[in-house]
Amino acid sequence: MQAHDSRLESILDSVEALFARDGYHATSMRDIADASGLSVAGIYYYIPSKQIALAMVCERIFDRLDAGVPTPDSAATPIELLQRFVRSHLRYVLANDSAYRVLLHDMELLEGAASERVRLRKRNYFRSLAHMIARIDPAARFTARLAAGALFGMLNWAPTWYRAEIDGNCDQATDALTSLFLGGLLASGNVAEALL
Amino acid sequence: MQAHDSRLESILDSVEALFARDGYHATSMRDIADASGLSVAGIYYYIPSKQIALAMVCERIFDRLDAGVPTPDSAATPIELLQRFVRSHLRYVLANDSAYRVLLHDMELLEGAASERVRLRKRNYFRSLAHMIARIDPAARFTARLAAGALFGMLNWAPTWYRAEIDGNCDQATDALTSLFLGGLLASGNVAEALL
DNA sequence: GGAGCGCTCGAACGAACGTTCACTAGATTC
DNA sequence: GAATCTAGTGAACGTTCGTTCGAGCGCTCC
Repeated sequence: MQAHDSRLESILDSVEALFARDGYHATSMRDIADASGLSVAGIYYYIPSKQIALAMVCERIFDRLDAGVPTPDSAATPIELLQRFVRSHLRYVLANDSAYRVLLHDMELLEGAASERVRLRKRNYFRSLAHMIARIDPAARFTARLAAGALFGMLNWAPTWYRAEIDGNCDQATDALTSLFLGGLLASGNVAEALL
Repeated sequence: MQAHDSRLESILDSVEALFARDGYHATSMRDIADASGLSVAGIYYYIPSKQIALAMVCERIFDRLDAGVPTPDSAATPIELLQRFVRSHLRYVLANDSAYRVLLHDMELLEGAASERVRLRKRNYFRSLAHMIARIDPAARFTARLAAGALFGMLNWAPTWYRAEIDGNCDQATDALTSLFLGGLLASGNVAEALL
């Protein structure tokens, strides 16, 4: 039972890395078998199908993302909560390149019930950030929906350009992006609009 | 000659739509033939291979993106130039969902010389925005590199959440995102950092 | 009226795909 | 020690893949 589970986890590690590198469709069950040190048929002892392998990998990723969502405690200010969320999210996507790429490229290839389930988790994750933002912005120059979309864009795009040796370590990038976002969110309105 | 070229263009329209909807690997030459009203063999009269079809589609997309990059004229302020760039870019990615999806998902599947060429065009496009930003920010709280990455993230992520009936028309979204970005870029520093 | 050309086709190629099958060596249970 | 279960295998299934080939159109030019 325990041996079975840890073996499954290591297979999913391989699957995640292969899907990230080559994409879902360009990864064959032979590739997965080779990377896992099993025969092709042996893989099917642990995973019923390639589709379900993708579903398992996606669920794992959201398990880890959700674990980073800060729970509102009475001591923390809304801005502190946002800062924690950004730090957790950015750390994950920058440190787990495979997961980021599966999420970006392959998640939408899910079908059926698994697709619905993962899509719901994605929406909930998005909303948890939107709620934090709504609690911050007093003047509400922007809808929380738009602001959350913009912030997620800044964060999820980071892996495409970020390089630690140029842009500083992950926490420095977090601080910069958070400051850029909050500066825009809380700017008194006339600061930017007068210039347009 | 002319008939040949317009036929090729219409085939590339089909290819772009199919790659966008199903992805490069899940699109077969049979699919392309059906969508183009030709036989499979007939497609190869216009396109030497599936790989080159992808390269052609990517080049077309950058032709259109580049056409929207504003040329600096003496009358326009740096902020006006940025505004024009953002408007042009966002209009394109929101109105051309197929192109956006090919760019996001399939461009990286290019191989060989075509890959290098397209990658270079992407980098140049990124740099044209970074240069505009560098000319705006006087205090330089952020590197132009980070600011351009953040802005591109905001814009390129928009197709994943933007819906005209909720978020207003494309120009309204442009104004909101530009204002959010410029507000953060030009914020006096202590506005946001005092809160962290 | 035949030669050449631009364009299109059906048929086929070998290779790779996801999945299933019958089977086995070893451990566990009764 | 017979029966059952776990973990794994090699071989094969039918299908689809990207690509190629030879041939057949309708057209223009000599």
